Amino acid sequence: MLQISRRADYAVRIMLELGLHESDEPLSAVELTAYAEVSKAFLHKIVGDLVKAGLVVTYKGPAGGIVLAQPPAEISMLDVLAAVDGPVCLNTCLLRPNECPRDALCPAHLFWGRLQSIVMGELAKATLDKLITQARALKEGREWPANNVSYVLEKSR
Amino acid sequence: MLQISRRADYAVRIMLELGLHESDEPLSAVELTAYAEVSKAFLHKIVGDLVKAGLVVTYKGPAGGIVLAQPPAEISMLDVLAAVDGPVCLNTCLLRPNECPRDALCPAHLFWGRLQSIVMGELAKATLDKLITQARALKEGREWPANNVSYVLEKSR
DNA sequence: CAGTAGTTGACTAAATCACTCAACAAAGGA
DNA sequence: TCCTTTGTTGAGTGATTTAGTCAACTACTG
Repeated sequence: MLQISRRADYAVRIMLELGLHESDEPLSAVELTAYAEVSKAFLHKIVGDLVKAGLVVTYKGPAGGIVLAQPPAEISMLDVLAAVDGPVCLNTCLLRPNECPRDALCPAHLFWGRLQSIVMGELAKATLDKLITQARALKEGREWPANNVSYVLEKSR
Repeated sequence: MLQISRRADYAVRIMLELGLHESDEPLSAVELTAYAEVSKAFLHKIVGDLVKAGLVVTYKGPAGGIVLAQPPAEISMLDVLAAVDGPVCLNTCLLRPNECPRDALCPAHLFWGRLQSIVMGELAKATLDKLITQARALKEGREWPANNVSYVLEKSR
């Protein structure tokens, strides 16, 4: 169905909440589970992936918790997705360049490649600081241009 | 991993080959399997979906086979994907508007929605006749601008 | 050293995917 | 009317993935 995984959804929520967290103290997993609506055990799985990707750091012991490892402006949704979902790869034939025997002769191949570069570009442009700004605006009740975007599921014919 | 299904890949190949088929006679499933590199039984499954979606029509009996049901200019990759893979829905919370309780308050939701509309737009723009033109150009050995697009999988840091 | 908090590996139930198989239905020619 | 050719369909299957859970563990702090 061309869908991101639940892990990726949770990961974005987690990163966003960490970015919105003002204090210098780490945010505990317990607080995060409440916001992200995910079980503690599963949250730790996801956080583990984010740690491996260098997106967050964690502290053990009392007053421990989770903190962003980089400034929000340097973290993109592409990083987050790659950390928990693996690389964006619209079609198996795009996994490695020149691996598919059809390759350059296959117009479908070219199409998937082009679409993939567009998706990856959008994901890379979407940095955490932009989402944070947007989140703050939403909280204050301000309108946001992106609100007007319509994503139609059924085809209009 | 954010990937289309094998079915969708095959479906695009099938549609493309049908579009490239010059004659008015239907193309038989046997010929299609050779091109799309898919078993006859599985091909029929996929063709069945395409028939239901009104994208192709089939004829039984000797000299039977498969034909496009619409002019290539009116068939987009979005149609093909929807026929075999179901709707494009990047995140479960986008399945139906206003169903997700987080909805307008959730900046992640807005982000996924925006990305989805971009993806769907690109899929809708990619009509079969464009792919056919491109395929003919590739066969003739002409260069095609889209060839130069790079889709990077690893993040360059 | 007791309590808090994150870490890890093993496990699992359910779903999905990518098919196959086999019986069937329709069309057309001899 | 058969017979052959071709498409149709539903049931089934093995492999893989997903979305978790559980429990034992490690590390830090006071």
